[in-house]
Amino acid sequence: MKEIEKRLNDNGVRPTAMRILIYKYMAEKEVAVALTDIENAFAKADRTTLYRTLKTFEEKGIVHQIDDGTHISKYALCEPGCNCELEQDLHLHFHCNNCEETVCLTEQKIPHINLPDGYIAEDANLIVKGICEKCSG
Amino acid sequence: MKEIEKRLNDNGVRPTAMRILIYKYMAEKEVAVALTDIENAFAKADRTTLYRTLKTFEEKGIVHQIDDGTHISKYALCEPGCNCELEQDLHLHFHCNNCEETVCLTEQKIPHINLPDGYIAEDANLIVKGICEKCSG
DNA sequence: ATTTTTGATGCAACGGAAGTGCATTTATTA
DNA sequence: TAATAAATGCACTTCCGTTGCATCAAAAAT
Repeated sequence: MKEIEKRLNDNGVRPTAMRILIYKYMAEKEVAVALTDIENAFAKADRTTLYRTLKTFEEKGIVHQIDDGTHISKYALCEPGCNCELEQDLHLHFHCNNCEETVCLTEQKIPHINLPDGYIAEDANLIVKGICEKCSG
Repeated sequence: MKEIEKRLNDNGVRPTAMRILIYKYMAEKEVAVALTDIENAFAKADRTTLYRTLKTFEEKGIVHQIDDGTHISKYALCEPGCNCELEQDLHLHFHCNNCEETVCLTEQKIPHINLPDGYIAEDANLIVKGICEKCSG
């Protein structure tokens, strides 16, 4: 509990009750979550608050946004020391076509790609779709 | 003109006037287009028709859908002989952070990725963001 | 300790994009 | 030409993301 408060403080985010709850929720889920998921989990809270919490977390490097091809933004906690902006830190995301869940595969980095002349890469996003470990087993 | 009709026929799509126009439009654009783009280009036509045309084209393998991280579906014509479903045919897409345009880099294939045990890949989507050839030159 | 200021939360509403049901028109083929 | 199937158009719905403004709680300054 205190670690969460510390993590938020360290990243310049005031550790309010709601924020701690959301952080905790995401830490327990282990899969990327959409705003809707959080909404369902905290039905009493206002959508805007949850929305802005995610945005704040994202800005402050606590979570990173994931675009898994569903056209719904997902978010996952950054690993300690994760620098989502840096190219060498870009890991891939896996979206299960069966359970529809998306996970970070933090060990699998996006390989370097040679682009044609004139193209300058700043960011990359690789999402692999298929059957996840839980569903294939 | 006749080639377009043939292409549509070969893929089991009746070559109506509207469909030929849309195909032509996409062929000329050279960048991936959103439904909105087509809407603006053919203001007289109904959105639903355009929407369903894209869906039909996609089903019949005439275009492939691209998810460039903007949360807006883009579409691009398949190269002749493109098999979007097949893993070895997956090329990457480049999204320019400056002009906001998305292009197919059909020569750059998505490299094979080793996934952790239990994960089965069926599809992949790599989108690289940065500055495109036109904007960097 | 009280005021001032800043930041967090809640409410209401908007906008864009995707999608659907049904009626109507156009094209195919019987 | 009549019957059938496919394409188009209209109206509407839903879902998600987003913003403006009021209110409430917390931190800083006096």
